[in-house]
Amino acid sequence: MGSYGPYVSANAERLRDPRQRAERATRILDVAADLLLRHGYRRVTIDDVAEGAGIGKGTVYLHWKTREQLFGVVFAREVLYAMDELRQALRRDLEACLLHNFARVYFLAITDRPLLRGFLLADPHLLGKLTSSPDTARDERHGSMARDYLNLLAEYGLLRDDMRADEVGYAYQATFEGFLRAEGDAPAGGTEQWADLLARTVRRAFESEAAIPDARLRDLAAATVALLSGLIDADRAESGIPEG
Amino acid sequence: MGSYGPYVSANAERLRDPRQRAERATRILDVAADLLLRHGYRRVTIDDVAEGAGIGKGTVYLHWKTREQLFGVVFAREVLYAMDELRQALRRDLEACLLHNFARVYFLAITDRPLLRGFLLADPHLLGKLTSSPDTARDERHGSMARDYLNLLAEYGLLRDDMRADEVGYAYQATFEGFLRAEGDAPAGGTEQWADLLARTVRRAFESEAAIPDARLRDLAAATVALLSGLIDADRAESGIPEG
DNA sequence: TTTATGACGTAATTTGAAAGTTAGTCAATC
DNA sequence: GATTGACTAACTTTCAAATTACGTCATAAA
Repeated sequence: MGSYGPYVSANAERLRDPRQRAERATRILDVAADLLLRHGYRRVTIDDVAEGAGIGKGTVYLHWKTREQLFGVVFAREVLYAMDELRQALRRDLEACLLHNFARVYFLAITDRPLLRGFLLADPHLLGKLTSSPDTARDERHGSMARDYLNLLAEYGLLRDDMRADEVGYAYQATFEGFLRAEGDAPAGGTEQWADLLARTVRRAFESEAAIPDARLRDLAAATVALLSGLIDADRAESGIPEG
Repeated sequence: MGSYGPYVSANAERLRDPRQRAERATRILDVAADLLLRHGYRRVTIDDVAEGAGIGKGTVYLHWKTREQLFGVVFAREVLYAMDELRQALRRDLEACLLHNFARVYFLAITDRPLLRGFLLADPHLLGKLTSSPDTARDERHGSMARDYLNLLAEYGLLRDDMRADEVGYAYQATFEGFLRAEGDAPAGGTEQWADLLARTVRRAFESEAAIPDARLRDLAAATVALLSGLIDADRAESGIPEG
């Protein structure tokens, strides 16, 4: 079924202190992420995670139904971190909502996170079976958000007008993933420069040259943040992750 | 060591009819390609290939030193086919030497060849260990040809002037491979349309809007064909493949 | 009474040895 | 001189025993 919902037992519902519970969940996820990164999907056992978190194994199962779901949430949280970073950038700098800046920031947010990079590049060492069990509901949401965002850009006249918004979407994604894959064995010059090259490519390939007035930009940035926040909240709710 | 040179035994040198020899090599490669496509790298044995070609197993080893080299040449030949198709297009249509048309034609030449697609996407089912044993000499040649071609485009004023030629090269390659990867689970509409989207993306992202006079275009096309022919000949020589 | 645990049953994985294949060779054949 | 296929060593597959790890749940702790 592919949904990484939090396992809330009949008992857990009546937990006295939800805050402690959330803290423990976070600790478990932290340990799992660390072990996952250091040893890879196959070599990390639930016993390892429990020991690392200083709790009994049964306690882990009070939070998630299966090992796979636990690890699924680890990755879901990485995605949330990246999206949160993106949102912060959008709040800091209005121009971050322009597609090429969006691409640059998101690209760096991903490459800065080894687990996430492995996840998106479908590294079987880090991913295990998660590769083959995508979360359809989440994918749907993310696709929908991407469409909404691009339509927004189109409405603001910021996309080239000889390509439909959905075409830009597909082409943008292919380009983005191409750069992501190439980053590993990239040319000299750091990731920063590679992200910059991506940004310049995206700008020329998909954006119009129209200038946008400050007021409109502010509206657009706000709308983009709203869109992103909706997605973040939905993902958080689905995976039961409390904090960023 | 990664060079798929033809194995020419002391005996083979003195073969009476080199033409028959070449024909047999081609037949072996044809059979190998067919089996490779139908059964995958792991399931194809040299005995299968020999039987399919109607010869003894030892005869296969008169042509190539190892199984891996034989299969390496199968893929090398696929690349040659694609490059030859590209060259034909360049001869047919002068404008094919513009980067975006170049991309479109080459893209389709690749996606039309399942073995080649599998090769470039590093499909382990079709590739086996070949994935990890790249032919350094050939890679070098291809990289060099790519640089030469882009420098040529730059000299003719056909590349955007706010990106260095080598940057265009890296970005172009990342984009191209991104589209190639995405083609598998692409949106509705055939491969043709996907190639067209790639072409439009490449055009906007990397090309200048300068028009080029017919005479100059002819020169450029000729130079491009020359470049490509040099590469084709070098590859042919290295892998000992006789015909297209 | 609610929460946490780790021993336990079962299912999956690993191991290792034996059986089966196959790559590459070369003495025999054409 | 050119070709072959029986041959050997190396690799792969098989299969059962041994080990490991998941997920449960009776029990302990709070």
